[in-house]
Amino acid sequence: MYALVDCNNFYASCERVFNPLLENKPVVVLSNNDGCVIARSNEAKAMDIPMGAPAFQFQKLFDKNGVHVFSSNYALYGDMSKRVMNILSEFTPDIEIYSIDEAFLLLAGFEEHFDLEYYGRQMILAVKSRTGIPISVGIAPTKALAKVANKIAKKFSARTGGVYILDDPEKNRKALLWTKIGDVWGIGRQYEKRLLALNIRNAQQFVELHDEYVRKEFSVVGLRLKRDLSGLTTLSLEATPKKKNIAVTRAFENMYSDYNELKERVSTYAVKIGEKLRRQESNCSLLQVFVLTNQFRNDLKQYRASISVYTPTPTNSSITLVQTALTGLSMIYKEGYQYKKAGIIASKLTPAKQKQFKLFSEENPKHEQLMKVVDQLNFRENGKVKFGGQDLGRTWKIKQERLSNRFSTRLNELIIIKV
DNA sequence: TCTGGGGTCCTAGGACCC
DNA sequence: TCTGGGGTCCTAGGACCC
Repeated sequence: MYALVDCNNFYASCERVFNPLLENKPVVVLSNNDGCVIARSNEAKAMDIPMGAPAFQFQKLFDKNGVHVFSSNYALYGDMSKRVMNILSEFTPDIEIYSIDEAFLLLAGFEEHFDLEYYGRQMILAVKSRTGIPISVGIAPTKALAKVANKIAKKFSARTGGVYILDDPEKNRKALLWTKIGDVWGIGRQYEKRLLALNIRNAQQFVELHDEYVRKEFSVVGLRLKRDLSGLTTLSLEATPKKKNIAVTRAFENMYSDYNELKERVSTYAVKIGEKLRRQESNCSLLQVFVLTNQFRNDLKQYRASISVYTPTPTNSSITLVQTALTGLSMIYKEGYQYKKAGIIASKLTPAKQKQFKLFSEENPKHEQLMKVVDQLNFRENGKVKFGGQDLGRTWKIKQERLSNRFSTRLNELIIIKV
């Protein structure tokens, strides 16, 4: 059996842990630059605030209904996630961390020795009492069915208490009949549209389609999903491997046409790429650099361009990465446009330890030492060390007007309780 | 005025090899 | 007039996820 454990309204719940006055109140968390709604508490969902809602369009509704609004605080969410996953790891040796707020737990043979429903409740209790985060648990013979079970556990939490098990064919059939086709894991907008056109409205109807047909129309991905959903174990637990691509892409707070402004930002993104690469002990060989104008401004000239540039040698040195990224930028930058966004994607990642020697070019070995020191200093001093290409004086900042403290990772930002 | 960010996998088609 | 067969590797684009 598999369990899918999912944190309820994760980002909103993280904010609540450190501000209990928010219990039973509507809470939303915004994306970078305080742009869109990316997390909502149940109360906020009940107010029909959709996922992805632009904050400026909903400002009035927030004010009128006393919605508590937060900028996203990834330092906090990332750390809380780690804590939750550590606790879940105590319940099985086989765990796949599927996303920041979700994990699959393989409970192979556990049903012979445990009452799985009781086991699920123990998970809820442990996570809640040790982190304050509420979770839901779906248990079933396959991953796709565990997803369905989880949805039921959450949707009917008053009745299920947050745990739901699918373990017999008739029960599974009912659950699949209840699951709308667009809500199935792996069925997105496009597939939903195509299936609805065929009058396939729920997961049970999807499962009854012929294998060959599903394979032809939705590729092997769709077929695997269909089999898993019908109860045949097809998708198995995957180790959480290192990332194969690493990206830093951000919209600017304003539009810029000046090359130097772009240069400064692209440098900063390249430095961030370097930090991420070093954290997972990888080098990269290829950088993709892109720039974009504001797609929402129909009145302005539009331009988008992207280019791939190889690094001289596999590297995670911020110095080399900045140089490479700027080479790319210089090739795609065009004067006369109002740029709103830029980004860098690093790919062709290799383990930092297996460095391939080059015949003619070799990176200065001092880079490695230097980066180590820079990383240590930045961790201790909170990002004080910058590179020449980055803006040293006038620090530009993404809009984060409603940022909470990094309660769980910074001593000077601890929660303070007044007696 | 304002509209996110970061990932994975699969497929088709082109370039290349012998 | 006629012009093979069988591969691999890479990339872009499109689907999906949270």
